[in-house]
Amino acid sequence: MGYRHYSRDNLADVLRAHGINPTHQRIEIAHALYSRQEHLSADRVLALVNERHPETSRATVYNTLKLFVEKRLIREVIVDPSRVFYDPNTSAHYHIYDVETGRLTDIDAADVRIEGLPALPTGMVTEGMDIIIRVRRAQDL
Amino acid sequence: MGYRHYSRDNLADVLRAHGINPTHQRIEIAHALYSRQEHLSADRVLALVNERHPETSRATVYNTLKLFVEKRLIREVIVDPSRVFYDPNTSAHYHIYDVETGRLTDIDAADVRIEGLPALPTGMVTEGMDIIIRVRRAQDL
DNA sequence: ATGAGAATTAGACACAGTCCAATCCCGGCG
DNA sequence: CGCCGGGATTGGACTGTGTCTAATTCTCAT
Repeated sequence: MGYRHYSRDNLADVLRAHGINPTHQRIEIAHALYSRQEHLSADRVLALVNERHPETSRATVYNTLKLFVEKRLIREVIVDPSRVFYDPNTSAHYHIYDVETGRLTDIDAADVRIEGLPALPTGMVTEGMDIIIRVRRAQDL
Repeated sequence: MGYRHYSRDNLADVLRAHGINPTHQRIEIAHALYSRQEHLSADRVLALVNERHPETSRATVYNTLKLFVEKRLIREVIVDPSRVFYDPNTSAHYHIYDVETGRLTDIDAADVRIEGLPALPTGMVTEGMDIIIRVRRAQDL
């Protein structure tokens, strides 16, 4: 959390802090997500990681992303039926989704106030809340 | 909107009112969605429609669901990375999603008040807003 | 009846994501 | 220092949703 610059050393510490064994591949995957603060698809992560020397397998990327989500290192963003995005920003926030370009933008949750949500059925707990505002360029019907 | 009971005749009128040519298949698909007021996946719609006599093709089900969404007869609900749900309820509302069972429940939007959302970038218009509350049974874990 | 355009169809295809058995790697221990 | 065991990684086959296409069928106005 306190890191400004995500060197691979720092990232190893971050992984350990989340109870994750920091392997080469995991560090590279974390690096892909944290160094550019973007929303990436699994496919894109795979491509970015493999721009560097070693070939990392698709299975590992998927395994690792799932592990990171489980350990709350990143978040899944489900807005596009064709692929999941992964978001290195784990602080409370929502999203604006451009349905034409596929671009995702963050909305800080601190600014947003929501009232009147019903109580959850008993025995249920909230895992999380997603708000997605779908937008498009005006005027093109 | 004024229909209590969704007979196939009524549905033909509903389709026409939305500028959709009411074919047999389209009426059956509309019936599947409207008769049971549930959130159905395309696959489930296909199965339901084919419980009746004629075999309706997968392509038609997908084409038709897309058409219905375009014509605002139904809504897409994107909560599960593996498949899209279709929702015959087009009035403003949000969703509770049980991540374990996959069950979707409606939240009436009339009761919910949201403040502090940022202005949209200029030239952009809202297509729609989704709110999804992900829940699970307590105490496991 | 007929012909044009719309709707439907089967089946091939695309693609994200999963699964699995074999291999690799690494840290601990003798 | 070398061995061992279990976790991590790998390639490749596989699955399931959804798309595409070319051919056929339907509809309906003339």
